[in-house]
Amino acid sequence: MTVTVPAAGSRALPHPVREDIRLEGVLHALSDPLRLQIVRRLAEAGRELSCSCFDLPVSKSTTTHHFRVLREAGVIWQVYRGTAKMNDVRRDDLDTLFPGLIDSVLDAAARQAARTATG
Amino acid sequence: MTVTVPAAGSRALPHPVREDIRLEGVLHALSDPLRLQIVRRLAEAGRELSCSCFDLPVSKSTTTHHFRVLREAGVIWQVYRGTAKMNDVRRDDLDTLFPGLIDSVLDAAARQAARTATG
DNA sequence: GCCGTACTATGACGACTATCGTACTAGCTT
DNA sequence: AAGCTAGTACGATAGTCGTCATAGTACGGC
Repeated sequence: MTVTVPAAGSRALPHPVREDIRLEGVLHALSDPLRLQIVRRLAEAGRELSCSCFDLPVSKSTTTHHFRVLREAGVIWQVYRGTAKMNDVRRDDLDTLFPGLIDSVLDAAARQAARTATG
Repeated sequence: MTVTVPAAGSRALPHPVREDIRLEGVLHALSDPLRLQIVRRLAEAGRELSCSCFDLPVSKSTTTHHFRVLREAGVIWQVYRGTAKMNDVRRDDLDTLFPGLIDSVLDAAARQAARTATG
């Protein structure tokens, strides 16, 4: 798979280029409750968030794992800023490839959360 | 999990009731290439199709397995008609729970297929 | 009743997944 | 330089998943 080339000396991370993002991979990445929750919070924030500001009920290494799955599926973009690793939803790429998909999933997740809370 | 009760003497199959359909389960069910293909053909047909009219590149038991995953996730409805087992997308339930989701996924799948074919 | 068609159930197998703990690295702060 | 913070790499483990083959069940037609 083609990936972006890390600049020499930096700590850039490998991401799939837009054309290599697969629908099946995106759906699989979003089918895990924890990862769906991560993407929801990221989308809600509308800006970069560090891994550490998510208080997930799993260990640090498991957290790292889930963020990597999301990055490798093309759902999020990750970049180092000092010791922190910032995360952002790949809105432009995803909306170009699959118009409306992310919005539908986020809306569905919000509805389900509301349903669970009130029901 | 609550399921529909098979009528006595029939061969009705257990389906989750609408309220028990989980977004994560739906996304997971759709994240397999074969299952996504099944749902696409079913949606395209717009009517019930038997399992046997899908010519999937896997064995019969694997085919059965994939249809069951789709049914248990709440994506399709299955009913026996004689020896045939008919399948249909659970449009009403899915569109009520997650408006626009299935359409977005189907549209995304169609775009990806077109991209792959021409690219 | 017997046969064919359509699908299931069971058990197996290899691959992948989610999880963890421990040990480690990179960068900031003092 | 020393220490703290954020995150990684590695190995282990238990569980799930996709696949198959074999043997079996349910229904319709002859």
